[in-house]
Amino acid sequence: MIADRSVFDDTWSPDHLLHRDAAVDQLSSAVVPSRLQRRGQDVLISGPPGVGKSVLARHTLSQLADDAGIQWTRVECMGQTTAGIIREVLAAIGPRPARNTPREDLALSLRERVDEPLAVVLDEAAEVHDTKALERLADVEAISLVVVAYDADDWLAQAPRSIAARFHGQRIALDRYGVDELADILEPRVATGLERQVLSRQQLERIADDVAGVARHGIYSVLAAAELAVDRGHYTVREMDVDDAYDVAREWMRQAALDSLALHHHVLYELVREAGTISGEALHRRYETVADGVYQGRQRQPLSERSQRRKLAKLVEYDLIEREGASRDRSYSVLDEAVRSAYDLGVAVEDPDM
DNA sequence: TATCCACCGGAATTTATGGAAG
DNA sequence: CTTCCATAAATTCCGGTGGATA
Repeated sequence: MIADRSVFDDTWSPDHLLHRDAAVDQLSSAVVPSRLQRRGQDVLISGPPGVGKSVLARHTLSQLADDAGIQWTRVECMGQTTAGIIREVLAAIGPRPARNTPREDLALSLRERVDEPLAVVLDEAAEVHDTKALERLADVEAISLVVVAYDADDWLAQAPRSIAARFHGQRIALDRYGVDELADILEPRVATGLERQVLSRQQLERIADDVAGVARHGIYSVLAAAELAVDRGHYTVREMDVDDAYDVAREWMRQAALDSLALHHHVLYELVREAGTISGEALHRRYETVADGVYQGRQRQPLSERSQRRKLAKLVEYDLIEREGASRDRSYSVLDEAVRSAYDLGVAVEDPDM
């Protein structure tokens, strides 16, 4: 049933981006420097999660790299520091700079070494505002910026005025796909990733509708439906397989997020999951009691309460747990009980009355 | 209602780690 | 090898906040 799983990866992109022609054209003509300019124009790509902002940038720029020799690189800004972002850009055009190179030296060598036009894609760029990276990159004459953010106005409002002005007239707003559009996008993946005819066009349209035009969720749901069908011994994907696919797909997305985090996050996540819903206060107490056992024989040491709250904030940001109330009213709960830590933490309650 | 107390999260500070220079 | 100094992670400090208590 499943012929090629890689087709469903985030990094896979088809030969031609469907229903994004206008966006591809606009981005292409902006990024290519004209004869008079030292760099391409800056572009701001905005839109809700899962509609293909990053895919648009990656697809268009790698095509321009092939066709027009455009130099480009992409930087994931989430959780990055100023130095981290600049170091990524430097690594893309030459040797990776030493980890302890001073911030200012990094900015300096960036100005020296980028001597031909370079397009820098800043992904998840909301986070870039916590740093000075934007100013440093904007300082380099040959660098043009392709910013990927959720809300264009919000992002521009937080950017320094001189930099916001550079995006004037160069904005691409992507919206959720329509049902037909998203079904069109799923179709080639079914054609190459699955064996023939196991999923009908009607089923694709139904999936497209149910995921409300969010491409990533739709793509994972197709794979999940096929997997469920295999498990259940079906020869083709049935309605019941599709019914159950959405939750599985969402679970995969969350599981991947949890897997990418460190031990501390896993300990806290498991404590919340085991409790169902737990107050901030009780969570700190539980952590205190289990900490000795859990960290026994591991590299890491238990965290202070403040640091625990930092890790919890990260778990919320990653859509793994939910946080309600302020101050002493605070409570936490997990969003999907089926998502579990791969660590063997032995965090389970010994005393059910607690 | 007034007051108290413990949690929350921002900011400042300390600690851990590792590459480079002497 | 030792010293120096950079970043990132963790801790300390503290004013703000809201439930609990009288």
